[in-house]
This record gives sequence, C-alpha cells and structure tokens, in this order.
Amino acid sequence: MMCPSSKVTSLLGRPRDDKRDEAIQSAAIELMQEVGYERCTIEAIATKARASKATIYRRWKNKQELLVSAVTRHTFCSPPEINQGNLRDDLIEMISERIKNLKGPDGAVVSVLLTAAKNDPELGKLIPTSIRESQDDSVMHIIERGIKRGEISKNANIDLLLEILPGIFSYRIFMTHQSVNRKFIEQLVDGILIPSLQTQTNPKESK
Amino acid sequence: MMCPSSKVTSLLGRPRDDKRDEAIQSAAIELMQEVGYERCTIEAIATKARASKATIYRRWKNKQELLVSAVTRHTFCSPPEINQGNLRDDLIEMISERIKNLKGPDGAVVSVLLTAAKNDPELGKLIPTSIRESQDDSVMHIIERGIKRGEISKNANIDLLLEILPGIFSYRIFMTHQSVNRKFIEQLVDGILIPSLQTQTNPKESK
DNA sequence: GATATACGATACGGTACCGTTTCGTTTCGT
DNA sequence: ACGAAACGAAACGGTACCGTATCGTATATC
Repeated sequence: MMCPSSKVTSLLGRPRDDKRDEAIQSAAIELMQEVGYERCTIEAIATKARASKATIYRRWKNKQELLVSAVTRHTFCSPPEINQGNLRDDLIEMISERIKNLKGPDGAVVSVLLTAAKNDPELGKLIPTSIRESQDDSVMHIIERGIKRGEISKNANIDLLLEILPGIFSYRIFMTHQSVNRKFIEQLVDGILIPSLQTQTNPKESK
Repeated sequence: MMCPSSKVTSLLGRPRDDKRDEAIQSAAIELMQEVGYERCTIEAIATKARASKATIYRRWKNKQELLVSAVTRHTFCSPPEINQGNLRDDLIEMISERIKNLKGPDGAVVSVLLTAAKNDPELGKLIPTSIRESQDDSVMHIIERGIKRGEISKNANIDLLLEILPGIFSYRIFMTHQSVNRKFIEQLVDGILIPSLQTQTNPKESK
C-alpha cells in the first residue's frame, strides 16, 4: 500500500519500471536535504530524477504522499546490537550510532519531514508512527543491562532521559549546526547521562 | 536603521503613522506563529493588519526584512532577577520564565525565524546575533550562587548543560508539541540538572 | 506485428505570491 | 485653504508551482 508500484497493473502494454520509483524517491530525498521541504517541489524532483511529471503523478497522488513514501523507504535501518560490557561504553556507542543515522542521508529527512508537518496537518497524518518513534527499544536493552549490573540507580528517571535525548541531538544538528562528535558524546554521557542515571536522590521527592 | 520609520522624512505632506508599523509587525508575528515562515506572506500580513501592500513596501524592502524587524522589536524581554535562596528553586524558576517566553508570543517566532533561516541564507544574514544568543547571563548568575553555596560540584560540566538546555525545550515545544509544565520542569531539574551539577565523577577523566 | 501502456518532454489552465503602480482619499504642515 | 505625502484598495506583469493533458516514442505482452 505504501509502495507506489503496487497497482492493479494490466498485463497489457509496457510495464512500469520499478527503477523509476527509486530514482524519483532518491531525488526527492536529496532535494529535501538540500533545500528543505517547501522548496522541494515536484518539478525539481522530476528534473533531478530525469523523470516526467506524468510519471510521478502516475505513481503518487501528490507531493505529500511522494515525500512520505520516499522517507519511509529510506528508513529501514535496524539498529545494531550493542553490548560493550559496561553502561558508559554502551551509551556512547548507542548515541554514536544514532547520530550517524541522524546525520546520514536517512535521518535528516525525517527531521525535515516532521518539521514540515508542523505547518501541514494533512502531511502529518500521512507520516506513519513507525517513523516517529523508531528504535527506542535498543536504548531500553542497554538500560536493562545497566540495571542488572547495578550501574543505574532505582531513583533514575529513565523515561525522562529518553524523552529529552532526541531533542538534544536534533537541536544541535539542525538548529545550531554544531558538530556532534566523539568528544561531545563522551561529555554528554559522563557529565549528564551517567550522573542522572546514578542519582541517589529520588527525583519525585527531592527538596 | 532597524526601525522602518527612520526615514529621511520630508516635512511636507501627511506624515507616516507609526501605529501602522506596529500593526503590521504584530500581524506578521501572529501569522508566523499560526502558519510558519513560508506561509506567512506579505499579502496575508497586509490583510491581517488591514494595511495596503504599498504601505508595507514603503517601509520594508522585502519580506525578510519585515519579519526580522518584527521579531527583533518583539524581543525586548530582559529576564527577571531570580534568587530563591537555593539552587533547585532557582533553576525551576529560571526555566519556567524561559519557557514562558518561548511559549509566549515572542519566543516562538524566534524559533520559526531561525528554522527558516536554515533554508534561506540571506534571511540568516539579517538576523542580529542578539536574537541568537539572548539571556545566557541570567543562568550564569544562578550557577555562580550555587557554586558559592557549595551546591555545585567543581567537576560539573556547566557549559555543556547550557548548550543542551535550549535543545530540550525547543524540541519538546516545537517538534513533539508536548507540554512543558511544572511537573516536567521539576523532573528535569531533580532528575537531570541537579545530579549532573552535583556529580563527583570528573567527566573528563571518568572511565 | 498488433496493441496497450509507460515513458520523457512539454504545453496547459489555475492558483498563489511577489513587488510595482495607479487611483481616489485622508491627513498633516505650511 | 493649499499642497505634498501617506493611506487603503486594487490592478498589474512576472514568476513559480500545482496537477492535468497531449504529444511522439519506447517496450512489454499477446
């Protein structure tokens, strides 16, 4: 249903070329990264993909559906298994992997799309929840192992940490355009994450 | 120079009405909040302000200059003095104040403008640095008092904390649209900020 | 080889917005 | 009262993009 070529194709005539789908979606992704959502127009996509607008509209209803399908297709990244044996290194590797995705061709467009959806409710409805949440599970595995090892305090507010992490990264990458390098990640883990996971003060009762 | 009415006005004829400036800028601000930067058009601003486009173009060169001037004008908020006597309450009040600004009519547009500047370099050049940085000083006062009271560890990475804070808030407000209420702020202060400010592990050396 | 459909190119009408200009009116200083 | 400039309203040409339609051509199946 999400695949544009899943059409009740007649057996007669020239069949659709699946490679056109790919070329068009790739062009769309690249354009979104280059110029953002608003300036990523159908006509520019067509030109970049060396495709006709007719070809595009034969496959997608409009710009929103094209862009959502393009992002969805390019976001099939199952997070790798992480287990370094201790909490700190697990956290650093997990964050490094996530940042790699966020800075790579895949992650940036997700952010662009979600930002655009802020001003386009109909676009927002099209974005599957799988894109919005994605890969919180891998973090939980790390946390669970940390708890077993006794590296994490029972008072730690893990949910809160999970909520604020994406904000820290996406703001730094997309708003201030500062680099999220190894040093920043280590400082974050050592200076913020570990202390808050090891806190002995019960957050809900602390005065 | 930033004030649109600072024109070498002839002494003859009907003088410009400064209240038009205000009405137009206010309409621009409201529109930016309602529909974002791209859809905040000159014509829509004119309609909302019950002004003629001629009046607008008599005062501003283009849309970018109008919106930057509007945001600049509406961002004269000197942060209040905060001193509750202890670090925790200082932090909570400081954050509450900042969120109030960010959620209020002033703060949101700053974010909208900075986001738009991402895809419009010429717009970016027009935005004064005063808007970008703004009010980091008030935080430093709180931190300094906390250090004097012994509430903050010498190992704490304060600069890092200052860097990530705006990301946490703006992401939550503008991307996920979750509420930043008292409970969230308290959890953040108790579960993240205080623990990381009190950490005894030297972040730079921790293994 | 006939046929049906996809393809790229391109033209089309429609809409939205830009920035300019014109118009008749209003409002001030002189 | 007069004149000059500002005002709102509205029309203008120009540009950009949308989504559709029409080409001639290419490429499958029958």
